[in-house]
Amino acid sequence: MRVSKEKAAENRGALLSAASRLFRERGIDGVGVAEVAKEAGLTHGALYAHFKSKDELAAAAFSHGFAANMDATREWIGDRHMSFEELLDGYLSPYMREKVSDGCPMAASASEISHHDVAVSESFTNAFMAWASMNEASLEPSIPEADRRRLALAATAAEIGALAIARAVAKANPSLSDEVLEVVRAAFADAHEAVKTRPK
Amino acid sequence: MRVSKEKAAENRGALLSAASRLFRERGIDGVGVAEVAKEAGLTHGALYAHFKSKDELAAAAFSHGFAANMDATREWIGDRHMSFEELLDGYLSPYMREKVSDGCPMAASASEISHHDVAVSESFTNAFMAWASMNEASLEPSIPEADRRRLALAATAAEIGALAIARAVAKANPSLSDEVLEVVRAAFADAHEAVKTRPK
DNA sequence: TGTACATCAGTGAACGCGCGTTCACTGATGTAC
DNA sequence: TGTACATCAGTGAACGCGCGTTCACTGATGTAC
Repeated sequence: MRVSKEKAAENRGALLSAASRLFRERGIDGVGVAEVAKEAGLTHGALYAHFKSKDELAAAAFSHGFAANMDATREWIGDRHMSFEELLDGYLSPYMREKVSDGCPMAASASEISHHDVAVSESFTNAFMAWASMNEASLEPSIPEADRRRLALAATAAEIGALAIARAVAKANPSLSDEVLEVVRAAFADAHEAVKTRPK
Repeated sequence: MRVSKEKAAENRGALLSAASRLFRERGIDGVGVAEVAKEAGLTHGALYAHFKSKDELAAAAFSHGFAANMDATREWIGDRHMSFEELLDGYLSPYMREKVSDGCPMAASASEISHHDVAVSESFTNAFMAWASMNEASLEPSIPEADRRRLALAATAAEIGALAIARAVAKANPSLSDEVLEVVRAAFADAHEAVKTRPK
């Protein structure tokens, strides 16, 4: 039966939260629409009143999960100034590696994205650019704009990729997993230092 | 009916080749065992004479695909000395991004690995360490051993992750995809330079 | 070297189940008068 | 403000199909004598 607009919006939110969490934990192809709907307290038919297809749900859930991460990060930062190195430390940490169900959706899904609709790739790309902008803003302002952009893009791609890889090796070799996080962090801290002191 | 040992080994190879290719193209969860067997010219039942489960097949197919990539890389290198920068250029290229079905299995599957058996994580980890060793061997020999190891691990994680991300954004923003490859390449070329010239 | 037979890779039906998507239907909501 | 009715979120059965895995059976292979 029909429900109020408020209730419908709430149900849509519940679908996005459930999908976002489950897709990060087990992958988009690893979770069925029925399980997502059940987790949100609905039947699978209701899902199709909100989303045209599973891929459209996946795209929306990706953006939903990323927005929540972005908000949490901004809240964590608060009014402080956060250096590039502090952001790197926060992201490339065992804590973030363990934080899958509500962690970074980019690290959780990077290599699955290309198997899905372009809408999913668009959600990923928007998230990537937003994260890169945040990294860029944390770099020393004395660095030329073009260098800041390049370093921020490289650091963003490397940190997301390294987190995915740290998870991939974690079961088989936990200490290698720790080491991957640490050396990528160090490499970009060094790169920041090098570009800061580079002769103009 | 029973087949000769040679034929059985050949069939096993065909299963591994088919699985390796299909899993890279569409993900492990995106391909069924029946399709793998059919592609290898067998029925799905035969697959279970060679592998205990789909995850055991996935682990073996990963190693198989990586070994083929490693052989191709060694052949490409030949007798030349290949510098760290040349290896980076070769890996972080649009060509490698497009080369999915017989490309690097680590970049193709990084974020799915943790959803599967520890055997799959072991295959990934072995491949990662082998690739890191190759990168390490390409670094300037004057660099202290500990620094070489750290830089090689960071570069390996970053390049695999960056290739996965370049694929994830390619449909939505091809020029960003190119830029990601280029800036990660440049960041590690710079890092190599910095560590070479670093005061002892 | 020839014969008897155990082995086992491969077949194909069957298992129970889940997949994404559609659709006729329900009934409370929201709107038009 | 009250009434009539169109809207549409949600239900649950059904669609056709694929999933991973098991198993009784086949028959050529490989081995023991």
